[in-house]
Amino acid sequence: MPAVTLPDGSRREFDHPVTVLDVAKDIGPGLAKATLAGKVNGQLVDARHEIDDDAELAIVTDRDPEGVEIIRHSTAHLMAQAVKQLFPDAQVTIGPTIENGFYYDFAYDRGFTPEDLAKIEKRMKELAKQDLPVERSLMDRDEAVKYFRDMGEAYKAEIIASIPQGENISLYKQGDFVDLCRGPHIPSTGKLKAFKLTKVAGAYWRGDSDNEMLQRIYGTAWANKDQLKEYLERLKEAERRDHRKIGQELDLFSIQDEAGGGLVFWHPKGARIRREIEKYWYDMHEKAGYDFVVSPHIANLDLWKTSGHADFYSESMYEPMEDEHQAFQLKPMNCPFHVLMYKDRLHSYRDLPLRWAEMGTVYRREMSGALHGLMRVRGFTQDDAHIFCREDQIEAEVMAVIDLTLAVLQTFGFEKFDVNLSTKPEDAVGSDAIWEHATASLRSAIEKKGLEYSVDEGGGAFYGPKIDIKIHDAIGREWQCSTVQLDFNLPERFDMEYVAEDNERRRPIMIHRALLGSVERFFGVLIEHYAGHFPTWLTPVQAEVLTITERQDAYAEEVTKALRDKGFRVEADLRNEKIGFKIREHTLKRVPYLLVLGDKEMENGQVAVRTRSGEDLGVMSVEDFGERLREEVAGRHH
RNA sequence: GCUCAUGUAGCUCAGUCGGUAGAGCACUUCCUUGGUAAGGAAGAGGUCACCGGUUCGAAUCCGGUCAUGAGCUCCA
Repeated sequence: MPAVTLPDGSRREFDHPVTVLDVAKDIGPGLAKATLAGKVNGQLVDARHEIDDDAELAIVTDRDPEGVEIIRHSTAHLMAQAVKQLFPDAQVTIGPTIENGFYYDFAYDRGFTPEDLAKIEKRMKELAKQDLPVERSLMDRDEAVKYFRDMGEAYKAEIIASIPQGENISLYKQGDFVDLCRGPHIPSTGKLKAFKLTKVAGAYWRGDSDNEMLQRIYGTAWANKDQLKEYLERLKEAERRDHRKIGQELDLFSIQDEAGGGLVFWHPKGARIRREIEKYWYDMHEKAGYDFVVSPHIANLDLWKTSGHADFYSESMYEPMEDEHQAFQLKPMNCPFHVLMYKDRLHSYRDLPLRWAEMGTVYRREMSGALHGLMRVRGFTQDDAHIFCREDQIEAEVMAVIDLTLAVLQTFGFEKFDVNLSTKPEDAVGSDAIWEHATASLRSAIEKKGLEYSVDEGGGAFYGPKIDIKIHDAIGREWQCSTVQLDFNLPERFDMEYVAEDNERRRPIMIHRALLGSVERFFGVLIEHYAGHFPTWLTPVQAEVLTITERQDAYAEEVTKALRDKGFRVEADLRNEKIGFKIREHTLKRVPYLLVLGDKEMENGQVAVRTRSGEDLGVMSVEDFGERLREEVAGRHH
């Protein structure tokens, strides 16, 4: 007879087999009502799962992450049921949960429209209200194949047919709808109270672009309506911060149809921000012991054959151009150039490490459908650097790269990082010994920095292990910008060497690293992170001088010049407009400081300072304001 | 590249049944000189993405191309 141990260590004994729900009822009616599923000896099961032996049991409710997962999965089923009722010809395929929600793919001869979605959602709500019990049953595999095939569900039958013969298949039934599913599911559809269908899209059967296109419906589902509301609010906030929208409003950049997709035009205001980013970047690299190099944009195709890119990277490279019987390749990467410069002369072990950095603009072929604002483009500038070092220097160099990376990212207001170490994949170049040593060096570097990290076993590139650092932006989204990659391949291919202490020739280790990744993409992330409210050190216009009448024009020019002479980015708005209008306009342009000049200020040689958040800082002398700006900018406050 | 949607003034968008195009903001000029988030008037501005087809007639219907968006795929 089962004795059930609960997470708090308490035991309950029963003289007959009990279901998860029975145990919940035994504890209390409130819990019974909240029960979605159970976790028996660590295994997720349905609420009606029967326990007939001693077991550890945790009741799963919508307060558990697993409970929300189950809600999402069950909502996918609810949607499939609604779709089958409304569109009997649609065939069901798969419907997994994803972050924040779920999707379900249907085979249907046309796409679903937003009106269809509204209808489906309405039917889902009706079905949820009916509180249909969700019942699990088992069926032999072959029987299940036949069952679904007879129903006209060819895709489901195909999925089941790929399950080994002889296994039992679990089916879930709610009302008139039966679906193949591993489960577990909620006990009845009434538990689904907070969901919304969000979008439709095409998706390939089994994710293979050679297969037929299915109709995918995305939805989101939550434990309760408040969470749903909060999530939808987050989506709206992301939309408000969209860098494409803010980029246009603030006149920062554009992408021109006539020039082609994925090619970025930096307008004066955007270019000012970029210059500030770059100035800071050069400054930090100089302090960290880097040298700067500059390489060309095209090079003989043979170089890319030597590097191997012409072979394994050709899909991302533009076609070479011919000239005087030579083929030239537009560069998709900077690394081979730095290698050539290294090889230009013989290096001693005393020279190493060499740290060569370059803001290198590269061009890569991207499928038109993959382009996205500044985040995914065809031409971009990598804040690239290559470190050539000895094997015994790897750890110290990587630690220094991590320090530099975190310092730079923190300056831009990123506080939370996810570090990931990727190890040797199946197909790789280089000996096991060097992989082991290098991976251990990376691991040790991360650990000595006291960073938490995850490991992606086999996730490294074929040429070496790597560390990726993800940042969390102001609304909690993750972006991967920084990467540190070891490379055993290029030094080999280019036969790079240095002369060691014992006068032997040795192969240097090459470390690729980028902190921002792509300047374009990083700029896009920054726009969204700050929602366009760039900190004063970065912002294109730090202060706008606003006159109340034209009597102050000369004084305004004087104030503007005085601040510009101190190195600040200041502009004057002398237009024949009312002060309220000017304030509105420059506030919307997110200028940090508005300097209002009327007769009073002019007489006393002062400025009246208002911030973009609407705060009135009162009147002060031009010198005092300049000092305030200087401090804020020098500290790169965010 | 694939599926679906979209493409009209610098921007945001309307445009009925196929009958040759409209609003607000921005821009120019004039009036107004106004003290902390939109003062008023007038004017200018469009090869309706591009190419082709149907039609007496196309922003509108059809086909293609390009671009953008969402997703898929890809992402050293």
